[in-house]
Amino acid sequence: MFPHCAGKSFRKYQNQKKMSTLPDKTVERLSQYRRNLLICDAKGKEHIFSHEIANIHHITPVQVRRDIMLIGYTGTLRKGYNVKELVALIGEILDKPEGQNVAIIGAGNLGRALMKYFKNRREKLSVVAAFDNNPEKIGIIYANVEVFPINQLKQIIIDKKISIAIISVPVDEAATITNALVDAGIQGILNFSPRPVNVPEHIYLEEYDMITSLEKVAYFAKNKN
Amino acid sequence: MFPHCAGKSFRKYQNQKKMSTLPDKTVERLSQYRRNLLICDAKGKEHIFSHEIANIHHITPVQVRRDIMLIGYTGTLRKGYNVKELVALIGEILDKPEGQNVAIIGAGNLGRALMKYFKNRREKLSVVAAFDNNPEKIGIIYANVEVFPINQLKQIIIDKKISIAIISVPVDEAATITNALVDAGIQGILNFSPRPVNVPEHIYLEEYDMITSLEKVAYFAKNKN
DNA sequence: TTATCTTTGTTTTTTTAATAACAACATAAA
DNA sequence: TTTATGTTGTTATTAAAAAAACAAAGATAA
Repeated sequence: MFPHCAGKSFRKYQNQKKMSTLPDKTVERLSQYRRNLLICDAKGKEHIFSHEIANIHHITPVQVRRDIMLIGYTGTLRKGYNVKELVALIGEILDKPEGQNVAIIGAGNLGRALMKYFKNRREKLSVVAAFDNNPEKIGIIYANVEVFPINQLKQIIIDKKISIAIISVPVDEAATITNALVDAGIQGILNFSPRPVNVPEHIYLEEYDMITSLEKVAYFAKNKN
Repeated sequence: MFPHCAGKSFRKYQNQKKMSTLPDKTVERLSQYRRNLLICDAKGKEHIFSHEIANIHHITPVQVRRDIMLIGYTGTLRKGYNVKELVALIGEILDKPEGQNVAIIGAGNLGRALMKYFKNRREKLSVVAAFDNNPEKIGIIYANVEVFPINQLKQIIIDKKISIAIISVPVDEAATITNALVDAGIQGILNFSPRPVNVPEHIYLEEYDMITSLEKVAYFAKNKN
């Protein structure tokens, strides 16, 4: 085509591999790399070495280079990686071009913390609704997010094209809420309630249990030295 | 020059060597088993099979049996595991006999959610103080936990024999707080702020980043087929 | 020029975690 | 009694993740 123009950026995309095979842990790290790369970028840093990224995240430079290799990006010898380019490529991998909408179920302390947390965080990932069964909370707007009653769950999920839900309800309600979310056609669930929930095979489920994390810290802290 | 970004020099990569023979993931699962075993016990169930535990946690019975083997417990053929005995043994493994005290740093929405979450949850793991730098919050008691000013951090950690801290402060304060915690002689830290913090080798650090979890769900939800 | 140093990109090896396989054995049924 | 069934405990195998090893190449200095 334009062989004389086929420089580095051309090669970059030749190396690109199928992204559907990206390992779990690599996806997690890419998300974290991006967040800190954006801070570096905001401070005017143009290039970054693998060992700098590694230091921020307490991992080895090899791990960083391997992750970056997996998404097919190529840095410059002696200069490292171009921060803006790397951020853009991670975005191509992680984000859906048309964006994804998120609902938070349960507007208690955890739910409100999540709303504040995610406010304006990602352009392609927006919290567009919250749900609660406490009548006093209905209609209130936290961090730009309106709280709706749970009986409108399905309708609003469909209307607002919500594909991802975060469960932050008391543990006894988690199972019922999950069924409602499945029924409403949700595609991914992040469950913060401490009891595991059941979803059909086609829905992606991620569970995180704070109590377990604390007990794990307690165990390893007591067994150190 | 770029104070946030990592320096150029290589630093020693801390090789988190485990002092215990129990695998990381097994510790996590034991914590979860116990929680659900306690519910079973409360319902009067005396024995439980590995496949029942497995169903609750969406894992295989083999995994359950293997974990239980690792802590040296033995069930009964045809009857399964004695619930009370298993709970007691997991307690011996995970808990410190004299108990461990916990502080929550940051009494915002997340901090308050954590206080409610952990209230009366474990006999051997008690949240005994919270800290915040907002004068209006000082002295307030959430979920039985008093909020102290951050400048009393070290004194109260020592006085109340606190060995574990949960960081739930805004991201920019996390590094300072971490240094204060290290200085106060903390043994384990659970960091919920989205930026990794640095601690010396002898302190156990666990980090959890909600934004990463959400982006991971978004990635795998969009790539599911 | 040549040698040296630094950093990337990729392959190989090691470690950790999960799954599969199966012997042993208690109980129930034939 | 003998056979079938279901469950545990353990070993063997596979898969996933991390770390190590090292070639290649650009920059710098002698």
